[in-house]
Amino acid sequence: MRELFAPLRTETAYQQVCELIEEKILGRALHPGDALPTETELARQFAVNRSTVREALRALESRGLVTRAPGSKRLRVARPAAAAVADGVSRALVLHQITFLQVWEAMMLLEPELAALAARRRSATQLAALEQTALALADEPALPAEEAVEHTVRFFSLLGEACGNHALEIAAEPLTRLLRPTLSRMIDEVPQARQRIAGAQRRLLAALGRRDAVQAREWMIKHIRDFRRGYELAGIALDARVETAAASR
Amino acid sequence: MRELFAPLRTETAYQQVCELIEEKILGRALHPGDALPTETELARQFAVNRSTVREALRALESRGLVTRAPGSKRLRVARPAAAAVADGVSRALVLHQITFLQVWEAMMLLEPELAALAARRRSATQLAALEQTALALADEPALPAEEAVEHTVRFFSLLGEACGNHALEIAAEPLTRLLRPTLSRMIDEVPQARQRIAGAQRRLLAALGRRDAVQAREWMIKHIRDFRRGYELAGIALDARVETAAASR
DNA sequence: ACTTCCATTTTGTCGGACAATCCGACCAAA
DNA sequence: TTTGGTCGGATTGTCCGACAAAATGGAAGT
Repeated sequence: MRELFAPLRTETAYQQVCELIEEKILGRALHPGDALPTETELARQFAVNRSTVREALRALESRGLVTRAPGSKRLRVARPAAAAVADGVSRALVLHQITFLQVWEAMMLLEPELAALAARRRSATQLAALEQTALALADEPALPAEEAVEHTVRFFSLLGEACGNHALEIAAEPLTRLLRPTLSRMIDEVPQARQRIAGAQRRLLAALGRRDAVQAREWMIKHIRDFRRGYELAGIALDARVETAAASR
Repeated sequence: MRELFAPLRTETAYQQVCELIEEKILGRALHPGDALPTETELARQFAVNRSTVREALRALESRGLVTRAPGSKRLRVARPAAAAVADGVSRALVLHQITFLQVWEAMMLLEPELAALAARRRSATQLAALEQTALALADEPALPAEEAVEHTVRFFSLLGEACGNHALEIAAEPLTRLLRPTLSRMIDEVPQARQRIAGAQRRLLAALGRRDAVQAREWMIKHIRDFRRGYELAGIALDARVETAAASR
């Protein structure tokens, strides 16, 4: 069954440069925060043109492996932030024509357990951050839909952080992100949505405060169920493709 | 609480080019499979230099939004393959110093439900593909560890496809990918590992064939538990950081 | 219809160039 | 000692032009 020869892949120079640097980063020869050599220096070391190095750097940048501190020139090694990774995943999901129903199903599976874990493991500061976000939503009943969505999404992100498992956090992040565009519509059309969300968050927080995993799970289930009901009330088709903010711009 | 000024962000030319093209893709103005204009043409339209366009293209390429067909020059619009996305996620997880235990916890949460869904939704061809992969592992008791790992990982990937939910598929894919390096060691050190894996796969397949979601879930739970036991037997520390293949090269 | 061959296009890489701006150091004033 | 100003060098972003290798498209031949 196995062929004599595998298709040989000739790598272009910028791909090699990219991979070599990536290996150094993943192999921890370069630590997050370290400054990369300058482009000219890299060009010298690899014995290629600076343009070639730049192309490699743009690829690495796009993977979140190197970033530049805001208002700085030099590139530094970074560990991809959850947000950056989530961007990539949600782009993919959009192009794969994910429906809201699929996102919902995945959230229904992940978030309750994630909430249960968070109940056990959350730190005091994480709880405080969650409370602050929830308050921002609950205190202002007339918040513009966009901002209400931001707070809702942020609540999920913080919960992800609090669950103490980066793998789960990063798996869950893209899902809430995909809710953003449609959630905004839903909140606009369903008057009671804000209160329902705020209410669920309050109960969830109470459970998290008591480190009550069972109740946290329960309330998250109800919370997620509510989303679906909200969508149905708003007349948003559940099998409609989710979009990104970028695409609707 | 809010500051008067937000940090202003000036976008460089290549970032703008990158974003503009990305928007067209995500907004479905460009469909997967479509050929992108040539670099010179893009440079003309954006009124920038070709080098600038190239940097943008490298970024898009790295995001999996455009790829080049093997042995072809022209870039085509693509939807990021699950594998490409998973690469990004697993890179991130490695740099976030994920432990095997966290990966295991996440898998324990996702995979059983994923198996249950697959039992309900798998197509005949998907089942056949799964069976083929399982056979490849079961038939050759003396397979090199590397290949046994490939088959094991592939089995999970196929199961992801079969679950009928791209969101879950893409969430689960990076996890199994992270098993690869250590799994290889485990299979080498624990003689009965191959049989345990093959056995679990066989039972799982039987359940999938009968569309028995409950049994599928059960066997998957046992399967995942087995992994942990295997690691313990092999003396691999559960809180050791997972690595990538690239990093260990 | 199927190959074969050639001219054209396109990409990958190179060299060099220049303005903008970031960095660090040095110095002056409060 | 801290704050603010100035200055030169280093680095990046962008441009221009060039060329070999490879892919593409089409014409020509069978």
